[in-house]
Amino acid sequence: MDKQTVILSAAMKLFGQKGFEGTSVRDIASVAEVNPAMISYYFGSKEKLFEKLVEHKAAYLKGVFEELVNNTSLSQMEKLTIVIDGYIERMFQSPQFNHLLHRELSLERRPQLKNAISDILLRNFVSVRKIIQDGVEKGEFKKVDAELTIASVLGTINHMLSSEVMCRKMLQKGKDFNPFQSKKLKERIGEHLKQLMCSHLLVNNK
Amino acid sequence: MDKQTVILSAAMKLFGQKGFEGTSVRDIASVAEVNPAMISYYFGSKEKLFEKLVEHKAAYLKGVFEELVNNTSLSQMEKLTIVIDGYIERMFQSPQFNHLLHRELSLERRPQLKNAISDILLRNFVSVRKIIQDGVEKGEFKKVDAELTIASVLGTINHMLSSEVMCRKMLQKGKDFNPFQSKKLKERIGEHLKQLMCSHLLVNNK
DNA sequence: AAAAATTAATTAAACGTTTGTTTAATTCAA
DNA sequence: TTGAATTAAACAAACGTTTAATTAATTTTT
Repeated sequence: MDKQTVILSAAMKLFGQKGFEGTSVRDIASVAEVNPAMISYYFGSKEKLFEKLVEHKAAYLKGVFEELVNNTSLSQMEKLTIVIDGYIERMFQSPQFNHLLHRELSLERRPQLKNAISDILLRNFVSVRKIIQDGVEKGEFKKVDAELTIASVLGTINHMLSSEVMCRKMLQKGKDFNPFQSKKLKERIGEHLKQLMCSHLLVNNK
Repeated sequence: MDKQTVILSAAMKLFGQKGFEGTSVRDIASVAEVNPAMISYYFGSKEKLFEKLVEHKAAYLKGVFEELVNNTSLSQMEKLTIVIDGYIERMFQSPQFNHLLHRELSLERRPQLKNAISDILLRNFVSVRKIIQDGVEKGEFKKVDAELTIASVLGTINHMLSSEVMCRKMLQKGKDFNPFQSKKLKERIGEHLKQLMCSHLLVNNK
């Protein structure tokens, strides 16, 4: 792994844990085991490192649902199920990145970066909305509020996993329970969301 | 308004906008129009001011649903509707405080404060869970995952309102659209959540 | 009620750290 | 031998906090 990637990884970890302003360049350099000056040398500044980080990581989640929309061999609910599992999988794989994105969005700072982040998130959003809208048009889904339906799916996952402490307390778990390593929780969230979406969306649902 | 309250208000505004580490003591003092030294004088430190702020503001949302749980003249769905409207109302009234709480929870800093915050949030959580569980026992509700159902309600609201920029983009609104002053959006979220909960929870729902 | 004494509030300035970044020297690789 | 990589040191600026002096308010004493 080359030095720039090591720095990006360290920054990812620390920004996720302590936030951007809560993390010092020296912190990052220490975790990455490089000289603090290397961050300016490679990225120009701490803020540009942040931008590079978002850009770099965002590649993984860019347009992953795009092809799914035009798939004709799956029902709309089957597509939505894939979307749900996809979001859950991503959240469990790198929760820190999700925390970072949403935290940055909720701050009134770095509007340019906020814009970039929301554009990235929006791309998947548009795909999923198309899936729901198609379902409604085909008569497979009820006439629902597509935008808010997506907010419910994503919101549930984020709300459940935005804080380990809170998650443990909500689920009445002990200190040894680690949400992000719990396969059970992962399945539980998926199960809930699929049930929720079935009763919310399907027309022939009793 | 006495000086301490002015400082608390300024801190509330700035912590909400820029985060705790992103706000300097001098920023707060400037907005509150007091000498920076007054913050140490009154609160001891910036961090203790933060704790005081949470404690102070939390009083407003402590146990507001407690009496609702034991109300016998309302159906469980009627209670839940009140809960939903209550959460929405609170979120529209002081979104900054909600942002602040959830941002702090998602950070790995100040574990003591995180604990205090989650305890505050948990109190309402327990009330609402009781409402759902009672509904299930009475046969009014389906056998659902109570904890995750609450996460869906709160998560939807938070996800929709955690960022003005993102909200605008999701709803395809122009720059003049202010989510937090939009009565229409408020009603739309309420409408969506009630429909969502009806189809998710009610047994006799076709 | 006036004066004196005491406490509280407020200030500008300075404190020592830590911040992000730059410099200039040095090592490494091509 | 040239250019990139790496370093320790230093930079000015900003940070949270403290100090010491002054003003304002309150209480006590006359």
